[in-house]
Amino acid sequence: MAYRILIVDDEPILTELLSTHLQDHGYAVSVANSSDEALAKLNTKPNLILLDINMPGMDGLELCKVIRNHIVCPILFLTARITEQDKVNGLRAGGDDYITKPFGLQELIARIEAHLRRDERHNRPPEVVTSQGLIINLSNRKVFWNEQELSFSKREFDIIEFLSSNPNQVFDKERIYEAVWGYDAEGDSNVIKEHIRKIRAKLMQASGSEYIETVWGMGYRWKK
Amino acid sequence: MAYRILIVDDEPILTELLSTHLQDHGYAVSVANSSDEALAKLNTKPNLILLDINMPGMDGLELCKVIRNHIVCPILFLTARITEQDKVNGLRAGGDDYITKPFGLQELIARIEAHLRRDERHNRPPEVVTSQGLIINLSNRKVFWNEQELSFSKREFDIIEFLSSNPNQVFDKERIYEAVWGYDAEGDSNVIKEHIRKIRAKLMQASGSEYIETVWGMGYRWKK
DNA sequence: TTCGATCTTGACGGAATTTTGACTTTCTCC
DNA sequence: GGAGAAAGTCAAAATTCCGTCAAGATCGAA
Repeated sequence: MAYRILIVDDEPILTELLSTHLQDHGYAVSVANSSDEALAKLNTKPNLILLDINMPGMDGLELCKVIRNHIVCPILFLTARITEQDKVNGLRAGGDDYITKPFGLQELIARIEAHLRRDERHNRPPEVVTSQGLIINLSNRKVFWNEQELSFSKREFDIIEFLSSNPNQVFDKERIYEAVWGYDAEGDSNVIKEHIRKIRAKLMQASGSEYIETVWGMGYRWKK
Repeated sequence: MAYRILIVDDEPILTELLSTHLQDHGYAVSVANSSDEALAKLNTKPNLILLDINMPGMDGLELCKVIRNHIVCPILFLTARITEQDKVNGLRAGGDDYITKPFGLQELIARIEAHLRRDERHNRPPEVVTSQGLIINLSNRKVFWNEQELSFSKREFDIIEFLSSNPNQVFDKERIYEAVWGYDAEGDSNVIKEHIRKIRAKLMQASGSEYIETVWGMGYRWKK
């Protein structure tokens, strides 16, 4: 499943550029052009946040402290400032790294990857999801119904992973698309319908029960 | 077997001195006079790294972060800087200790020994991996199927070592490339396919069974 | 330097997966 | 009950990924 990155910067040109570039590298990107917007988008549960320090209203440092109260993930500051004092302030506020503008996109990707990996090591998400006799092992990507192993393709498993890790929550197709593919669906999102169908068929065949529920007009929900 | 220590410093006089001194104390020493050289020498799997912070190009802190993505071993910074901020940076980069220049050679040896001891206790990797009749000896890099010794090239063994040390986990080609070659693959990572093919052929010929499983779209997994 | 082994590259075919588009069914709201 | 939107189904096309081979590059020992 693609990592989700939240970009917070009041400079639309920059966010647009970054967004495109990160998407090209397979990340799912959300953009917030203000602190308020950023807070609103925290519910997308980003795996990493890129945060501009200089913003009108609540600035990046302030925002960083607030974010730290809500979720745990690496926060990288984007900044033109480079003084020692700024770094200290940033670290105090709870930031994990500094990237000074202008920066190379290569470097940015490298840092992001390093942090995501480190985060992965320290902050391991639950490895196994169980659900009425079904065992979904996220680390080796295997699914069992009792003794029997069920086989899913990459996309199928990605969808299962996403939904089953957030049980009882409804996600619309766009959100699923974003989480699994790493970017927004363009036109018709029939793809998801099709994958859901395959998943359901396999699960039904093995277990005889429905795990994915359709919430009409809203999306899908993993029943637990 | 002697402990291997990697010294990274752009000051030849210093590295020469240290090298001699450490060798006198029974250590196997490699020297790198630049960050690039250091990365190249990671495959010697040092048991401990002495790292200068001030270097041209990628500095010690940066290098430390990179190293941390590849191997686990104590990293001691050699530095003239002593500010609090530097310590924070160093520790955050993944360093284990600081030694400020100028330092006494006695003190250096003492610290090295302390860290090696600690490392030994906590973090001793298994020397031998066994897997359905197959014996993989990581310390002398030999592989046996029952009585018969199988021969693998360096790259081949490196891949076997990495995968078999993390059984049942799926690694994509990039991750394998990074673990074995020590840096990112640039373009096509066909190399891995080819090596995997060779490995499989040898293992299959000797044992008649598959050890490396392909997870379509995801990578490879060592079956255990 | 030469030779052999190892490592790397590029191309290709086939297999598995993913996506598409047309169509049917189901649901909601009037 | 009917229109329209949303979801489900199916088969076929498009794409991606893997395994394989052959040949060129590189490395290391003699």
